[in-house]
Amino acid sequence: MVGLLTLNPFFQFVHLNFMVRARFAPSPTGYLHIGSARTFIFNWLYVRHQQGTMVLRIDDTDVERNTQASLDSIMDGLNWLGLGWDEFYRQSERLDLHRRLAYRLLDSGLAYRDFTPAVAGDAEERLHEGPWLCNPEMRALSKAESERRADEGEPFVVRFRVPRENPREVAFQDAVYGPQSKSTADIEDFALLRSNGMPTYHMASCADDIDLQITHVIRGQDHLTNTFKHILIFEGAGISPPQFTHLPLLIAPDGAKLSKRKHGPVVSVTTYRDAGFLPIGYINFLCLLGWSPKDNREQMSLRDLITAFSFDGVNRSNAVVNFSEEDPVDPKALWLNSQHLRTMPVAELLPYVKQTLAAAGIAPYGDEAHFTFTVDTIRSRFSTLLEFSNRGLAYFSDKFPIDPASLEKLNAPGARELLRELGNRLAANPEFTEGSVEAELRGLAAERGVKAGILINASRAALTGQPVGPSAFAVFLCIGRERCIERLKGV
RNA sequence: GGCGAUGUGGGCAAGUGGGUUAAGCCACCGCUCCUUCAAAGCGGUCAUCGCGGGUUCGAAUCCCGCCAUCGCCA
Repeated sequence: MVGLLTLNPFFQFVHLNFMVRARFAPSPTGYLHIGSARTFIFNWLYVRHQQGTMVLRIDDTDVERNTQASLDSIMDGLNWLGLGWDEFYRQSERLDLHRRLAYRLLDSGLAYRDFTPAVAGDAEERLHEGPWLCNPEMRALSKAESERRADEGEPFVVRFRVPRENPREVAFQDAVYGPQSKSTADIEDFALLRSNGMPTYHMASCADDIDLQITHVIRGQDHLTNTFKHILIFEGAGISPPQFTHLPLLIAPDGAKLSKRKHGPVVSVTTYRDAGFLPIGYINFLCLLGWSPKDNREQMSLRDLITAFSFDGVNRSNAVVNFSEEDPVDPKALWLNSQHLRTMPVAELLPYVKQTLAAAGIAPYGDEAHFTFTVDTIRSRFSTLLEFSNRGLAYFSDKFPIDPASLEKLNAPGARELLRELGNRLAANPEFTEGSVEAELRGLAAERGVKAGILINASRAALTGQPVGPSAFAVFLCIGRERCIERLKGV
């Protein structure tokens, strides 16, 4: 039966033969950057889609710039996203591995020692004169001479010997950007080992990718041109390179690359977390920056994303993250978050709300069922978690502020007296349902010849301190009988 | 400077082996509903598809040139 071929188990079998191993490799030099978060998410989505293995590798070989605080912050951000990973490594614990490969390349003649002393500002000047490719003198050093000077303790950098006499094209097929190629004549003899013996980014990254048997390298487009060098290393090591996929960059409204220095904390995932975002809201938003399911879907669950994700849907142009001085949050991100907040299974939302309330020092009253009912009722007009502890305060606590705009409703002629009377009547009626409350309220309004709306809106104001909110009768139930009576009588 | 890439409304983004009124979402405006505010539904504003040529009956899609922007040169 042909139909069998479309059954999932068949594909699972196929995938076992091409076990995907992808890695996310942040450097701990700051907090988790929004672009890094997206790169991680795309890696993760691809891996989960292919039922492969997600490797988290901390690229911490740059001891000068790495800090523990930064690592903590990155792990914090990653943990908040809640996606997880399968394997964990730290490059700083694998330096021998990197050096071993560098020396193997040196021994085989694919790399050489460069004893040229580093001069500050040299590189800057070079750029104006054209590309620096190599120092022919150092390239030509005999093996014996090179060994001798090294033995004498003269500092050196190990450089890759890029084919120069007979240039050739280095080519690869990028899953997003298509066929890429570059002549070795345009690639400089890049460093593998610094003069202090530390591996460079290129060396450490490739050595680890080889050792960890990474099959897919998915990273920002800012690494696209580095890839040619990496392929040279892979080839030099006798390993066939992984599949490379580059992602368009996230940029600021001014068109510049999002940078911590220039754009401040908006580039940190903690900005969204602290703004009351749900991880899925943020993830969903990030996915739609540079990727599209092509079928008009916007709000998607994690499962939807895993199923739909593919590199075919990734576009090639950089995407602007829309933010301003006044508002660090992209409006579409806010909308997406509100969609998730309002439609996800309420049981999944509860832990987030509890955490938000706890962080604000609020211990909600009532039992679990009541709490669930309240959250479910008020979330329909909230966009972020933060709103549960500010606009929604009166639903969980007896201490809440009175919004000036709600005063207007309370100050309607005769409103306060009516509210107190309503309180009396609720106290006299043991029944407390939406129906009974509505009957009492409308009955009172009719009796006094006032429009029910006056009393309805004033009630909401008295009960919640807010001029706006859910249907007033639902509000009564959220607040609870005793508290309603108390608050109405206290106006 | 060299090399690598990108350019569809304010933002995201479909559509690129030619033919559509150039989707959809966010934002913005209006209407409906109504118990306030949302939501939802409906409608609207916003695009000579970076610019200029060319091929063609016909180009966002193909060709050439230019411009702009971004990235890398550990």
